[in-house]
Amino acid sequence: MSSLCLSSVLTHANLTMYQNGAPDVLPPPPASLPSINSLHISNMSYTPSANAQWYRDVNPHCWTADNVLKWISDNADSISFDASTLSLDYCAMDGPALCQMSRDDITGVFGPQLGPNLHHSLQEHKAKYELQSLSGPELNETCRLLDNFLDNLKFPLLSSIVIGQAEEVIPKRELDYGDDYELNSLTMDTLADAEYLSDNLSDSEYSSSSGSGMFSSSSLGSPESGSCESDPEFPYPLTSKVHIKSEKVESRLKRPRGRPPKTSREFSSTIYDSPKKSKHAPRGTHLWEFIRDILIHPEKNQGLMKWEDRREGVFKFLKSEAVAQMWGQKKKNSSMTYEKLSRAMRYYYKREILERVDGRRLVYKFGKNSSGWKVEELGM
DNA sequence: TCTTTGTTTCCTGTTT
DNA sequence: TAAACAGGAAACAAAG
Repeated sequence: MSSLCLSSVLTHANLTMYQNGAPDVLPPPPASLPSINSLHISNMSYTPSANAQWYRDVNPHCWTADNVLKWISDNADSISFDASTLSLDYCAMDGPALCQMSRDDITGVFGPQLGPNLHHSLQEHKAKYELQSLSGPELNETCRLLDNFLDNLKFPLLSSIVIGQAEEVIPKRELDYGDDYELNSLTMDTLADAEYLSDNLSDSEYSSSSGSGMFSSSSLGSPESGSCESDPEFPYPLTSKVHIKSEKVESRLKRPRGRPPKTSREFSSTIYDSPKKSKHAPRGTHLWEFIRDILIHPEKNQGLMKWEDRREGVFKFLKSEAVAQMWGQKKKNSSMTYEKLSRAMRYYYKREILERVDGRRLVYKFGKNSSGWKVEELGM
């Protein structure tokens, strides 16, 4: 069977699931499973929404063989692994069987290249469901926010973010975010992964990968950059920079100053894309608060930002584009960049929420009209 | 419904 | 030379 056939089978399964709501267990796979030689699936037939990894919404223990197959193919795709070397026999297992396998088992079956990747991914899915069974809706919302953020990045390693793993669920601080984000239970090693990745990707690799979400396995490196300097920021696929760049090349037409008005199409798509958007955004969703909250959870921000002078409120962006992407994710704006974020930051100077720090790149200081970051305030 | 506020987007120019 | 900074201008959307 061709890869297109397998792809269409999976697409059909996706559509069925989305039309009927997401059942915990999908119908059993068709009697004649495709040859694993065709496992290298093209994602071309998926629309972005249909391409969503729906098995993420199902506990791995409940995965069917079909689910497992799709999961394997997605992971293989994500690292450009040639699945033709695999035997279908190994992929015809269901979730419970898969969950029984150790890391060594998986590596033994799927090889040193794909195996660890699969094991890592499986652990995430398992952890996610274990976590969800232990925590309340707030954390689930955080999981979704981060999941969405990472999904949108389309970096394979980013999907390995570990939420709440090995972390106690810290009681909410006195800070009243009234919001849908909370950094308490997040670890972000993977953001560092992405940064590391970007350092190893040329522009062409980047642009080609942004479409398919594929990377050569050689690009997957250790996240231990160790560097605390921000330096080469990684270009996120969804960031509009690439688009802007090509636009500049294509046409040198001068645009009018200011923000372009939304077209009717943009307007309607905004409405339909975010049906849950509440009319009244909760308080505590300001950019400076978002930044502050990253900073006051140093054990969680994993190198996104750091304090330069904790007492004085001086801080530095280490992974500026990553922070901007997180901010964009929070505001449901996939085209957020550090450039835009920093413009908003500069508006805080006038209001004395931030103070200028001259001569130092990516360094800002909280001003007298900011709050909630001081050691005394936090009772540290 | 109007106004205000807090961004967001895009731009040009400057500094590092 | 590129990245970051600075700030004007205009648009947008939530909140009051």
